[in-house]
Amino acid sequence: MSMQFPIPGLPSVEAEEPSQKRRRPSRDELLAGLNEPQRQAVVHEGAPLLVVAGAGSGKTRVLTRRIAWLISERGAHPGSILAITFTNKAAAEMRERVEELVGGRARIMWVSTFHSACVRILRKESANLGFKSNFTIYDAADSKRLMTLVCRDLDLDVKRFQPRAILNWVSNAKNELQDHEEAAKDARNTQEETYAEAYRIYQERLRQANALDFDDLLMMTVHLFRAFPEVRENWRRRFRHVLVDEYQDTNHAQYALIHELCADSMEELTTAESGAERVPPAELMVVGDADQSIYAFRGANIRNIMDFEQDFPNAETVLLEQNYRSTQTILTAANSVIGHNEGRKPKKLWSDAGDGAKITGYVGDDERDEARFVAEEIDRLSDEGKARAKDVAVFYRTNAQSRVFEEVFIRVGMPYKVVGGVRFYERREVKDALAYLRTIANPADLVSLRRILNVPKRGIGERAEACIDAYATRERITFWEGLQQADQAPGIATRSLTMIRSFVELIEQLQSMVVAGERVDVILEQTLTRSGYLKELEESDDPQDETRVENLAELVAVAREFAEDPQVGPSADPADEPDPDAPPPGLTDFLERVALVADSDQIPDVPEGEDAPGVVTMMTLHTAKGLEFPIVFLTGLEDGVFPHMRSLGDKPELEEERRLAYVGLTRARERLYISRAIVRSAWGAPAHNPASRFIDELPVDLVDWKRTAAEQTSWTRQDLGGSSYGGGSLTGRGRQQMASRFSSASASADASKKAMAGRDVPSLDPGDRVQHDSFGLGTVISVEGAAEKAVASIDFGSEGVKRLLLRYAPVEKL
DNA sequence: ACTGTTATATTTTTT
DNA sequence: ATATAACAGT
Repeated sequence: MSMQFPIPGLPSVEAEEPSQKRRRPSRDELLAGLNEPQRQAVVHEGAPLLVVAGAGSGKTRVLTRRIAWLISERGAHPGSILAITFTNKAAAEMRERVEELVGGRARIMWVSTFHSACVRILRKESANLGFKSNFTIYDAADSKRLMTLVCRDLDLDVKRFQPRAILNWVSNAKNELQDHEEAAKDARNTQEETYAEAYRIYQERLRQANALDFDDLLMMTVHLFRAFPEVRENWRRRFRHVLVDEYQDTNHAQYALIHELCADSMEELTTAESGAERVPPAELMVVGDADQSIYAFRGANIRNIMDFEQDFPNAETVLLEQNYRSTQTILTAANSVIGHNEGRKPKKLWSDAGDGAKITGYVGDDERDEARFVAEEIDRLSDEGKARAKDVAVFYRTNAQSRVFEEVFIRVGMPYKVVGGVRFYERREVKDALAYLRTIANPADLVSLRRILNVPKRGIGERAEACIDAYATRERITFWEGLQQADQAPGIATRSLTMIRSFVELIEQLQSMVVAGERVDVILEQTLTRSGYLKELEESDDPQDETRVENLAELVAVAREFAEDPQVGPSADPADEPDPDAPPPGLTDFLERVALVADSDQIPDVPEGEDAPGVVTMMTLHTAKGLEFPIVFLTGLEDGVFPHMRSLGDKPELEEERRLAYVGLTRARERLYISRAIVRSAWGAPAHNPASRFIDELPVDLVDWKRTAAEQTSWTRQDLGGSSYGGGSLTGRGRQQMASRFSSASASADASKKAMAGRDVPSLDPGDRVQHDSFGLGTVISVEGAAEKAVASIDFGSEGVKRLLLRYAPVEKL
């Protein structure tokens, strides 16, 4: 089959890869080992296709084979393929697998996350939108910092207007593709009007900084396509085949993007006058599983997958129900849990792998005991030759839960690796270093510039900063330009001026290295040395700073790797023809790469077939999506932990938690463990948690309980001596915790409040009138939970109904 | 301008 | 319990 349209701007495949073999796999090879629905999905032509892919049903295989099929059998140009994955790692893997099938020409496909794809498009089209192509990408922390500045500008009461909350609101608006004006129109009360105003200023500041936040990447791209039909037509002409993985986790902006590229919309009929030839829609295939939608909290809309057939008329659906991953026992358990969600399309995952082992359950005294059980069990499995450390994953609901496991694993010498959590790129020293690089690449980037202005301390204090700020605002120039002309600014001390001059000179020198085409790693090293940043850390006697130096060395290593081979790695784009305006694969590309890494991108590749036992992998359930392990420990199965407390009162949220449980359960191939703790300390205070409702949703006969609640230590006074507590080697801290646990578990609610929280948690009943520091007068509607976990729904009249955690909320009973 | 103290929020989940 | 922010003191 030949291409219907010429594709402008695509490099010639042959010219690009003279040395690469142009592999041409046989049809049989491409279809080998596929079941019937899988085969259908691979060879499908024409209408939009939805592949409903249950957990472990081989969807990655379908995606890669289909891409190979498109190239090899249907003559599609690799450059005309756009495949969207959820993480960069998944993208790299997919590219690699397709390459194995059809050879190096596959490298010029676009396989990336939504965000990376948008960045690439925006870098090319930035002129249309009025910013420079070297724009900086702000992560959550940067955005928060900027929003904090905005709040200060607006003189907002930070108690009532928390930057986080505003940012959430703005993020939602952006996901719905609303700019600040539309968002302002939709504002329903004065608070939201203020939010919209903050949105306006925030956006203005972003523009001044030549920066975009995560949500902008998506929204701007859609706006670009809508505002410039001819630009959109160009991209439509380029991408003839679009494939989207994890479609159930797309938000409205992502949906709209796909729609712009792939839908044969009515609007299109009327754009004929633009002169552009109408481009027929690209062939679209989306893959997903509504039961694995777990990102509603960041705007994902499960409706996108449920309504696919309505959104894309003529769409066809293929169901993949055979599971190739897990034992039937595991699947039955997962099916049983997810079956408790309402309004889902029934799906019956099955496996012919046999029943396998029963699920093992364990109820620990506390989270430490639970962790000890996990460690011992892994030890036992490896002694018996049933598994190695690298076959095992430990999942939990929140990052904070990793701590106990780390402590226990360190003590018993179990090697492990935590994925996510305090991410490498979020560590202070790494962020500082990156802020330097970002300032060098884009000195308009205010957040980065201010971050490093006086780090390390160089005598440019608050006062000097304020003077420059005032001067820059007055002269309508950027803060950086203000620094460059510091001698013009009134009110600056001579001493500060000298310091500013040398800072400006430092940055300018480093910039000249970029212009000279110096390598990223060299620039980074020079930055750290010349700024004195490294020296300060090395001379410090804080033991933490030693690790910081190591982390920076690690960052330099990452940069070196990138400089030597920018092709490998998530956001490399070999399809891009060299752009004469932009510096060679350099600073901007490097910064983009590190800005868009996902947690799961950090998972180390396990060399297959190696004898080494490797390490146990620990991560949150969210990070676990898309992965699989022979042995899985699903921990912290307690109401309030998992399902998370904040979801308990809300059905849709609870159903999302249940989907999360489904995701967790279906990661296991052979053996599944579930565990919980009777008592768990959070926020320094112990809490007595009931079993997770998800445990009750498992078929009883599938779980073999190694230890149950009935076998727990009974909490009587003499037990506090510690004799029942394992080795009896309690630390002073442990003793204290036990003492307070006692009071939490058996003392009256009133006494326990005072004893552990040291703060009055008002005991409220429905109907009570209360006073809140910022919401004013309210009436209690309902109260859930007790003591320090009590959550009350309170009607504040014009302020709306709020759900407040009484332990923190500044409410007073009247 | 810097340092050390104390008060306060922080914990869902993430591109 | 820990991390950051605000504050006061040198």
